Amino acid sequence: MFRGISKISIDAKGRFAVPAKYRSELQDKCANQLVITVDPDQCLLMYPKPRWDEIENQLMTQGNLSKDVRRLQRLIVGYATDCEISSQGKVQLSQPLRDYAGLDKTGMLVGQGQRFEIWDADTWLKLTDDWRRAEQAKESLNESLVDLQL
Amino acid sequence: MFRGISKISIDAKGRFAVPAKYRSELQDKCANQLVITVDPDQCLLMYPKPRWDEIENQLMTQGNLSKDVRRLQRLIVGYATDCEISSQGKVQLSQPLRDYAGLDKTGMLVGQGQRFEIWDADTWLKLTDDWRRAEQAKESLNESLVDLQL
DNA sequence: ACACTTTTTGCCACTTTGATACACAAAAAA
DNA sequence: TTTTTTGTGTATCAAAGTGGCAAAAAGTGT
Repeated sequence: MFRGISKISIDAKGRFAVPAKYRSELQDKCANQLVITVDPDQCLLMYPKPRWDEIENQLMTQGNLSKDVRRLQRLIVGYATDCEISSQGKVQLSQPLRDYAGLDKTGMLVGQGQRFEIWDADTWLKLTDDWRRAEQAKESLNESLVDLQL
Repeated sequence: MFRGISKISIDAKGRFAVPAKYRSELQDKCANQLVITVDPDQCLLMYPKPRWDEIENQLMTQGNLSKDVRRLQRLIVGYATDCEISSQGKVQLSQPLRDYAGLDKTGMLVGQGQRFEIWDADTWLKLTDDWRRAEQAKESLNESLVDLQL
């Protein structure tokens, strides 16, 4: 399970270093084989290859009659790019992926269980600030969450 | 169960010493393995690892179609960082965590049952002062609390 | 009040990690 | 082919994290 947030800096050619603490787990899980794609929320998703295969399978066996499904398939599968963690621990993000997520010099790599999310740093800070405000302002939580005991 | 409040000082590298009185309990509960994450209220939450695992499990099995759920997952799991109490009894707080809670030189470590909260000292003092004022001003408590016998 | 123990804190040196710059290779465009 | 763009590997330097020690402070008991 991946968790935790790290600031990453993206070099002129679009590479970033995978934080050291995740490298051994990634080595084990997928022999450094990743798939990176886009999320409807302006960020990128980074999966270990085996986990991606499950996702892709789920998506492509949905039938494609619904507009929503076709749209998701086009986005998610369309942008999905195979990547490998280099011997120096770096990952290359293609130009289209960087463009989609508005990634420039600095990003945030956010562990989310079975996958990572990659956000532009500014976008992330603005969003989390909004979320925090929203959570604080709320008198009552969404019903599905009221039983949660943090 | 953790209780009590302690002033902690955070060194230049972001470390603080766990107060001695908690060390044996933490040793027993989690072999010094902690997970620290953020709370929507500008503070950090520090869990013994086994307790964290329960929380994470609850959160990540919620499905991620609802915006509220995704938001919480991103915040709570996204910031969650594994930490270990060093042989000298110190804990390292990563830069993103310190940034989120506005932690600088001194903080407050507040026992809250199954977890600790970590506040920036100034923020804490200001907040508790506000709360005190608010409680005093109030004629009656929220209905859900009337049965409580302090 | 004194001596002694425990805890806290600040400091230093060392190691690991990450950023930058540069040279080179491959592929695409001209 | 030549030129340009895009990606890759490597070396060097800076920053961040780690561990350990020791002085200072706080706490304890006599």
